[in-house]
Amino acid sequence: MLNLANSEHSDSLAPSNPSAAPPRQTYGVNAGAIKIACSNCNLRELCMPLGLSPEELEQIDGLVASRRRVKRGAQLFRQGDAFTSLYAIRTGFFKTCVASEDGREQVTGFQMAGEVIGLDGIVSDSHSCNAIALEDAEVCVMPFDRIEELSTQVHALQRHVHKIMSREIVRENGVMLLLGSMRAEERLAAFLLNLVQRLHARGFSQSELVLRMTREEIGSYLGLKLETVSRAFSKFVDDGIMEVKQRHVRIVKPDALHDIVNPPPCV
Amino acid sequence: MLNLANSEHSDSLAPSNPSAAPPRQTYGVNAGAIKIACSNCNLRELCMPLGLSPEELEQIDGLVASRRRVKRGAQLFRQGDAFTSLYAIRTGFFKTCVASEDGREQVTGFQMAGEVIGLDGIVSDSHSCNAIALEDAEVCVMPFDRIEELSTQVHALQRHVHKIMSREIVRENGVMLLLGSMRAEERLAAFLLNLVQRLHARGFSQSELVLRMTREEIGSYLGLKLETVSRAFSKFVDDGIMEVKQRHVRIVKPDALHDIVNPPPCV
DNA sequence: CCCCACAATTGACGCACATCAGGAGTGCTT
DNA sequence: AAGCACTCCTGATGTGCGTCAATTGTGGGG
Repeated sequence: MLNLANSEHSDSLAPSNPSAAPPRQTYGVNAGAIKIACSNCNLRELCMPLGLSPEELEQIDGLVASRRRVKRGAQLFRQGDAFTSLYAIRTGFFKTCVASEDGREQVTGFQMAGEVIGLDGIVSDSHSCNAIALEDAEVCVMPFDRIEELSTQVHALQRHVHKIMSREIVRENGVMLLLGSMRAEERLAAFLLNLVQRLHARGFSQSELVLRMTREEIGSYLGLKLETVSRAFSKFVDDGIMEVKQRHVRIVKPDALHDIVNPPPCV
Repeated sequence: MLNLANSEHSDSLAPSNPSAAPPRQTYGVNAGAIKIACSNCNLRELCMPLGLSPEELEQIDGLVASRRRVKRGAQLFRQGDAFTSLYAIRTGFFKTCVASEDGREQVTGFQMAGEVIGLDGIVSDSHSCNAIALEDAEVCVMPFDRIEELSTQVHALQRHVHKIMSREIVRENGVMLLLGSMRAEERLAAFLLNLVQRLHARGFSQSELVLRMTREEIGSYLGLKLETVSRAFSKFVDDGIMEVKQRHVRIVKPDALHDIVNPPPCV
């Protein structure tokens, strides 16, 4: 299986446990008033290591310095910004993208609740990509020097940071395979399967999803033009593989979708 | 500047210091007889953190459990192998590649002396890609549990591991930009510039290089077919940008090559 | 030294996707 | 409710690169 996921092969991933499902949209709740503590966060199993002792859990609670709200369309950080923290997504949906000097842009990933962004900034102490909220979002700000300090004491945290970074490397390897060798419909199929898989791990449906990004952003991620993405969607609908109404997608034949990504051995 | 390098923006990179240049080819030397110690390795500045105290240096020396020779064409590790160690390349040249179930292959990177490979294995305790030597090579085997243990004591090492992983993430972002939005000649130009830059950081020429990989492998990395790579080379030769004789490349107009990657603003 | 497998080049042709263009649907604003 | 900006869809046309094929160049082994 092509690995595009942030969440695949991860031992820290909650096994589609309903209790791990995040609140879908709790904008009404005044999060500022709630105690900032990973120990009673229902996303903990996604973004933090498992199996911590009570005292370790207490230490981990000190990681999140603050929370930050990011409005739809706003940037969490941008290329060139000083790197200080990693961000764990509590609610909302992000895209990360890089731009070349002559203005070309490439979406490098889409991130959802429980995933960590900002890893690109570590190497040069400044971010090399932009992170933009695709819907109103809230993130946990985790200063990186705190992470490094605590890592020396809590072995599971050190492990976890390494795994998160390795997972991102493996994910990008998968995207390279996709961009380098797949055709348009294969790319879109792989993309959609990856999305539902990650959403399913968060307690959402295996067959239905709402895209948070435009056709153009999907195209940028997949190395295609928006028209090509649109046509591929139409093709899938014609073939009865899925129903599409704007950004609402309902996968009718998941097997067919799998077969498109990995063609069965010539039958 | 497009970032394809493992070595860019790295504070651990020796600034084209002649003393940092590795021995070009020392196959005659019996490396087994030489004491395995980073402290007197001339590649240390590339693959290990700088500014260590004498006692820290001594600790670091314990990282390399052994050395391993890998013949041209042989695999250092393969997809599915249990992950135990990271490998620092002492001599030689590697490619890493992933394969999908239906046999499609994608080269995900080329690695040279002083670079570290194996990071893909951390997340799932097994490797997700193959590492193949493109010429006879020797690597330092660094068991990952030792790295993690020592990281808790030597802060600079922890930092360094994080930076190496972040650097790989940023590099892959650059490759995604390349694969997603550049045309054939732009891709090849970016690739060649990246190669000479990394070689130059190791004391080699800025304008001349010997490719260690085939046109097909370059094509796989760049998302192109070998014929397209060949044609792009021919075009560069016709335009007087470089001289090419098989795998020997001599860049005559580096500026022209830069302009191909980042077209000057429409003149 | 010749032979053979492999790597690289070059040309002809075809296709998948980009580009260009028109129009319809959707949601936010006033 | 009307207007507008934005997103999305779909057709026509163009083109960059893939595919197929033939040839030459190169290096290792007997």
